[in-house]
Amino acid sequence: MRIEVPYIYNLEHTFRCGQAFRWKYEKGFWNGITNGELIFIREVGNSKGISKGNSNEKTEFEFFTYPKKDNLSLICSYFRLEDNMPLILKSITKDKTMRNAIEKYKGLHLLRQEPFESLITYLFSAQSSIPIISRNVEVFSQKYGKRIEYKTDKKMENMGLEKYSDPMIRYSFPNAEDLKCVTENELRRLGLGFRAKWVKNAIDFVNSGKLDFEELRDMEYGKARNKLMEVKGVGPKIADCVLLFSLDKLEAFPVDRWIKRILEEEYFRKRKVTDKSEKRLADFAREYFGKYAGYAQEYLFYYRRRLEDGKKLKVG
DNA sequence: GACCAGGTCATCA
DNA sequence: TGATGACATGGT
Repeated sequence: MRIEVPYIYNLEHTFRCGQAFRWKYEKGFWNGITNGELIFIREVGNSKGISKGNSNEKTEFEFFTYPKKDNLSLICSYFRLEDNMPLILKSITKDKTMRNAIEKYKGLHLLRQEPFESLITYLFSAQSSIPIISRNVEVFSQKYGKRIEYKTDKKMENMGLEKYSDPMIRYSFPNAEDLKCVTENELRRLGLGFRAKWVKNAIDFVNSGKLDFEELRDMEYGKARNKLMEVKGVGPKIADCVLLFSLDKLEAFPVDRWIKRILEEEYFRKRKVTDKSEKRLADFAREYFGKYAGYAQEYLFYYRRRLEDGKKLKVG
């Protein structure tokens, strides 16, 4: 099935920028799982799945969902196709740094992920690294999630997806109910380290009904943030990630070590600001970038990370 | 083998 | 309130 959006939407930047950890590019399509559905998607006219300069200010997607066919409402929701990107980008472009980041990674878009998955995934992220987080999320899903097996059918072949020699097997991210019997030691054995107790605690918190994500979605940002921070292991940064990536709080501005770095380099070096605490930085950013600060955060994060990758390549 | 990684918590001034 | 070290593990 096809759908068109009236602006540039770049899947590579969107999946690689660090907000989601489980998308893979294989045989002509990106594939990933959300809400128990396997999604295959690509930009029409971009069969290599990598970004390219595109002067055309619109994007056409071709997608396929399984087991439910042509699940358009899932696609619209997960990919946040209701976001008014021209307006959002205009509103966060306050300076040269943002302009550069947007110019370079145009098409980077926020996703609407599942809240429970975001909560657990970002607990994994504490003092870890993106490759290890990705690995942890995949291993965790394989152990506790539902197996989804997909064999290429005629329709997919007609769409240009190469035939998979074996059925493709992926695993959904487990829900809290699936995890109610998991022990802390079991989680430690997956390599989660000191995060195991937090994850176990978060699972119990959700299962006990103390944390209702749909209530959080309807709450005002600050209240929802405080509520999330009642979970042990969830501090300001992880709370902001969950709010931004899964609960529609686009003003959330997670401050991690990379964001701290770029804010100090580009926004605070020339200004006489002595208080550079994470709280001060987040408060500044929400006020400065406004109600779509979260979009600014993701562009800045990706921009700064890629800058570092570039440095490493030069040195090596 | 030291150092670092999408942080958070407990402790102490 | 604000600074400091501990927390596990894996990659470079």
